[in-house]
Amino acid sequence: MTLIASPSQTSNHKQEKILQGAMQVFFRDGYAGTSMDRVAIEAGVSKQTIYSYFHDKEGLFKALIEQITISRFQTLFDSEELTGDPEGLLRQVAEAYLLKVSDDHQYLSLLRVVIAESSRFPEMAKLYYHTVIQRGRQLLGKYFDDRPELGIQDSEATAQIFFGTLVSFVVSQELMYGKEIMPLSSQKLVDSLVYLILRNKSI
Amino acid sequence: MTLIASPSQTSNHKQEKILQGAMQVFFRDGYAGTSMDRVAIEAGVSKQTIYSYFHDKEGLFKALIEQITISRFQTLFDSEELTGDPEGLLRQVAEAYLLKVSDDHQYLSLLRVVIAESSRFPEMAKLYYHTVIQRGRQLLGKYFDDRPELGIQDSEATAQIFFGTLVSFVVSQELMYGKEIMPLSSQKLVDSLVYLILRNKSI
DNA sequence: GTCTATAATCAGATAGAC
DNA sequence: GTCTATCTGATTATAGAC
Repeated sequence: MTLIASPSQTSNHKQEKILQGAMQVFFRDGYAGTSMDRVAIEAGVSKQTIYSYFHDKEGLFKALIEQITISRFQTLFDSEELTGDPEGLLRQVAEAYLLKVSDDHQYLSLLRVVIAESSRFPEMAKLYYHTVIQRGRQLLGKYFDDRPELGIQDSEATAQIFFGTLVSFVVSQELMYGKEIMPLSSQKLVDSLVYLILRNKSI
Repeated sequence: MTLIASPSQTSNHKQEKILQGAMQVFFRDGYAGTSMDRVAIEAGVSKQTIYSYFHDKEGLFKALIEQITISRFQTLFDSEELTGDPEGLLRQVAEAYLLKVSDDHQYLSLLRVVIAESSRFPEMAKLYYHTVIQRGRQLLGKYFDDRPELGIQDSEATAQIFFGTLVSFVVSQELMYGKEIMPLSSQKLVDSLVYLILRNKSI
């Protein structure tokens, strides 16, 4: 039932304009707060054109979120396996995530909207969970499994702690304005996180 | 400008009915998805009565979120100081949080709505951050500071990791239906979390 | 104070011209 | 295919009766 926008096929110009405009409005105003009139204006097309490409508001929203979730994250973790020395790898992943994400309004908005609409659109939250959270956790878990010398008690749980720490930090600092109230150094967070996970071996 | 509902004063019956009804609807449908008609029906009063107590929809919403945030969390951490042996304390806090919260629809909805509306209502997100996140972190940070023998590198960062792990676990398992897709044992999470933080000393 | 009834506006979705 | 114009119902907020 989800009108997914023909993944990596002939890219329709009008359809892309619509999705681009829809993203602006949905990410700013949320699902219920978005009017199709505004999407039409933002996309630079008429409202009827939107309805000819997407069945209704729900269809447009689902197609948008699906497309962004999949296109942004399927390649992020997919085929590549994590390699390298533990300290360097964990630092690099954590720092790259925090650096990229803190100024990435699209990522932050997607995360906010998926959580916001998780009750009305459960499939959307499940897709995000499957595509992003579960995949990241499994990948890092596998890395831990391959290195028993690290003394990791439970690889999946530890991977969940690792990514959960990063995501919750971004949510509290960026989405909830902790940065303005009482900034917490992301460098200190990464230091402590890597320290906790690796202090058996590398320190 | 926030119409806070007279904290611990003469409790107005109609006002409480309105807030109770408003909570049902706002927590289910979000801010924009909520109609004042539905609030009136759910609260069992007329719409005009709502407008006589609260200036408008925004005022009602802000008053509601403020009241719940403050009344639920001000005493949770406030005066009491954390005490006891490290392993027992960390286990107890983590298990109590996960056990209580996983079935606590009011808590889950508040968290979801505060994140969802963080852009439209920044003051609300800041209040939540200040009242819940920052306070919890400081309290646990102080506990760590008082026990240098634990070998904690950075007490505040480690406290952030501790609570961030718990909150992100609940968000991913409950709000994003990870529980249905691939459940992750909360016991294993707590074991690994406590193990990571304390393996210098207690193991 | 509280209700019923209503005003004014805006929403999602469609019809029909070109 | 795409646009303009429009229909129908819902929404916020208010007026006025009791």
